[in-house]
Amino acid sequence: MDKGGGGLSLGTSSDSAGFKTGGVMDSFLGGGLKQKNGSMGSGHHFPMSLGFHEEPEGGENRRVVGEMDFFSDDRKERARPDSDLSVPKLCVKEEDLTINMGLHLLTTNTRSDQSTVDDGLSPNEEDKESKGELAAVRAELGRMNQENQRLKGMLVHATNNYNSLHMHFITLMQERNRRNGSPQSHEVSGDQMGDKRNEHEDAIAPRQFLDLGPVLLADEASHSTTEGGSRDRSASPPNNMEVMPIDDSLKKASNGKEIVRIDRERSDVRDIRPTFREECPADRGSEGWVPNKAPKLSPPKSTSDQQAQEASMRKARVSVRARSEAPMITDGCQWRKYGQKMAKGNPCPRAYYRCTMAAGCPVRKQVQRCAEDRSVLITTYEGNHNHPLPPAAMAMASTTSAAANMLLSGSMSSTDGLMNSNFLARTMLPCSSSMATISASAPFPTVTLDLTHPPDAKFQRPSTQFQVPFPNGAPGLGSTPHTSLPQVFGQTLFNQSKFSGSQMSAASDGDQFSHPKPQSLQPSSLADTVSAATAAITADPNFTAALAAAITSIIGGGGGGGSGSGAAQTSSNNNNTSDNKTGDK
DNA sequence: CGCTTTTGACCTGCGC
DNA sequence: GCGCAGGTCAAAAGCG
Repeated sequence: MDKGGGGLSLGTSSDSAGFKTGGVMDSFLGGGLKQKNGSMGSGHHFPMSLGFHEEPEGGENRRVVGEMDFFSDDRKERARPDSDLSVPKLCVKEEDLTINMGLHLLTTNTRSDQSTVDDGLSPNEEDKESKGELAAVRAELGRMNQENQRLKGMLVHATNNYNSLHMHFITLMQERNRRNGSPQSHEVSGDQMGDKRNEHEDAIAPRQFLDLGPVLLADEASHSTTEGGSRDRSASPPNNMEVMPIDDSLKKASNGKEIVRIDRERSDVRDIRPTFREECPADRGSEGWVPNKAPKLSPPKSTSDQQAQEASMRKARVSVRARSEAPMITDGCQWRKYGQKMAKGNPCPRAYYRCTMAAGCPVRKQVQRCAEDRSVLITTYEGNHNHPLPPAAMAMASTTSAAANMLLSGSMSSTDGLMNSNFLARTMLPCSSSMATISASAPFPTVTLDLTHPPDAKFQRPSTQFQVPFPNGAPGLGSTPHTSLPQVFGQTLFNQSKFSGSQMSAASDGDQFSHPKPQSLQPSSLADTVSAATAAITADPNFTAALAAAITSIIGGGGGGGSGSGAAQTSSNNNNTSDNKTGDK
């Protein structure tokens, strides 16, 4: 297995790891992630995401077949008992979809490396067959390389769009501050601007992403390494980290808050999010999870502004509504239940979970079924992870962090916050204005992603500039004209649920997808997606993480991108758990 | 035995 | 101040 990111293994005899290539969506949010302990999430595995799986060492199955597995499937878990989170693999199950895309050629490629095969063929026939297969594999490789280049180009394009928008936003903010004469709002000093420009310049590089995944504080990073817990590629040595001012209007920088940038030469990952330093004392790793109560968290010397910001950071939430019969959606993280309560107005109990992937991780989530529709699972995330995340968990964490950051920036400047929130809502899920809402009336600023509705028809022809235009007729991409990133993400979330098959159909603009049917898979759409996955994996085994980072860099790093129209989707009835008040047990 | 879940009690914020 | 509701704690129970 090529852990170092060497790309798609074509199954040479020396590579016995069984590198599978498959659905691009498979594992974005937990695909292949085996719950190590406890029952939280185990048994309900919805591998519809962009992460990577690892094939057990010495796996025999070298098939490279398209598979989009939208539903809980314990068989896959059992088949990969040793799944690790750090090694890329996209699983594609043949029997479900019978999507081939020509990649079957790769499934038997080991033959060409075997000197003797007891298949009843004569040596000459065998040789001819092997040569033919080898040629086919080479041709396929060439095509994949082309696709790789094309994807890179698209990524550059998306990044450039983001950069230009971000710069425009900063310029507008500076201009506005100059007019208002506000000394403290979003004022960017020259040095800071220089840093930001460098950031932008760096981000133009094809593989540069503003990763909104796990937060890595400098001291925490050192802890993670000294504790021998280098769980992930993100846990780079401290000397590869660079403390720099935070992006969020750089206000926090003046307050001593810092972020960590991970040297891209090492990990291609950078984090520009605000941290939860106040929430996570330096020594929390030794004492486990630290209660997230405001009174206990108030730093003695912080200013009132800081406290307000920190409170906002704690309270910012992202609520995801998705149809699922499972008790909890699998998002790639490990959770531990610490409470359950009956909420007012909802006969279904609300469960409280906290992240257990690292000691002291402040992230929590609430899971509750919708009172109106029991099939809708409402998952509310709060906080940022302070530890490396597996690629499978990166997407959700990134998105929630990005959304939270939007809200945080909104809490600092109400007008900007509204702009950012609107931007977020429309950027993340432009397919439907009703799918992402910002709750202004809730006790906590909350973004609600409603993934229970089919996308609007207009989204079949997306027009926002934040969509990555997968080219028509691209090799391996079939005819997928526009698999936008926000759409991908929305579907990713949605397809974690058992009823998610319908949503997937929106990836294609075919008329047959106008009326999605639950649990019905559309071959062409899936083929497109799988093809995209194939191309992606060919380009870079870290494609998943990179793509997730790119999405979130667009969403969160943009910081509201100048699209502050008044089309706010504020909602006081977003089914947010914080809206409900009910009797105790 | 260690870990997780369950569940009653407790704490906090908010409205009246 | 009181009651209500949300959120969390922590002991007990369950499980492998």
